[in-house]
Amino acid sequence: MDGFTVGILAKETKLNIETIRYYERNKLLPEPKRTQAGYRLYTNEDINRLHFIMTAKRHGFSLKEIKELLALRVDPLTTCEDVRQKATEKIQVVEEKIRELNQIRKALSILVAHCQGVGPKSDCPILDAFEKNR
Amino acid sequence: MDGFTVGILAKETKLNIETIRYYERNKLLPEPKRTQAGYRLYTNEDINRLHFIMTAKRHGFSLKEIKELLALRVDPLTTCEDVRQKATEKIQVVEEKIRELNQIRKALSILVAHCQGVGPKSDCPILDAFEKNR
DNA sequence: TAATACCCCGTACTATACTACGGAGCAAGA
DNA sequence: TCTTGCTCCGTAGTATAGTACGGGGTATTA
Repeated sequence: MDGFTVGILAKETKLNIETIRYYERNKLLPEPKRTQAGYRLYTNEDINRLHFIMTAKRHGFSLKEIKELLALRVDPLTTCEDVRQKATEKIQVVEEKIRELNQIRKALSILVAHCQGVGPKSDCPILDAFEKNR
Repeated sequence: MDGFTVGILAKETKLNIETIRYYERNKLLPEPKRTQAGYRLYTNEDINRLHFIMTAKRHGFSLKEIKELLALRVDPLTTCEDVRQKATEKIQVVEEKIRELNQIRKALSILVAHCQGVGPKSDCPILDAFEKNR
């Protein structure tokens, strides 16, 4: 009713308990409420936050960068213009990532197309996707 | 005419020389030809390969995974069907990454849109993108 | 009211991916 | 030819991101 323990959070997110504590120490998770005995109490908000962290990590963002992304909301001292500015920067980064991934996908598709027949493959177009745009 | 040294390669790719040697030790780069004196001699092929590695790294692929991607071409024992199979798997991974990045971009766009006015921001939709698809 | 399972904390260990160091040989221009 | 700069190699050190441990308290259930 008023939150759940770190064990539940760990199960829910499939993260190690130690990892959750590590994120807290490193300010990726806010310090949670505690029971009288000192047990941490988490909410669904924390689950979302951890999912966000995991997703961003899969895309090659470092924890430091993820902290920046998350900071786009929590600091009450930053102005709207600040947030707009930083968010716009991040959009550039994300869009560049999408462009690159599309190239990788294209290269892989060509690879698959070239390998429709049976027998040993000839050569691989996977590197070609990056020959032009250096 | 027949290749260039590791220093040139490092300058070309903006990588540390030690990093290039590290990649060679870890089989991400093939062992290059050598001069009589033992100096490594690289080709444009190696530049492409390093660009591929750097790009994949930016997308959160580990060196081990990158090695797998690169192995889609170099092993002459794998059959075409093998390659097709593995490449198709990788396409799934890449497409999932693209989907997730689009969600992040969308969330950031909403953030920017919400911050058109002046004054302190209200709340942040950046986490919302991941509330539904858990 | 035990026993089992969970949580607390600080500290130490590990894996991955570099990055630096240092002594020696090689190469090119002054 | 000498000096400066590059390269060689093995080994050691660093940053990041966890992961494990262990001694202790707390909660649950048999």
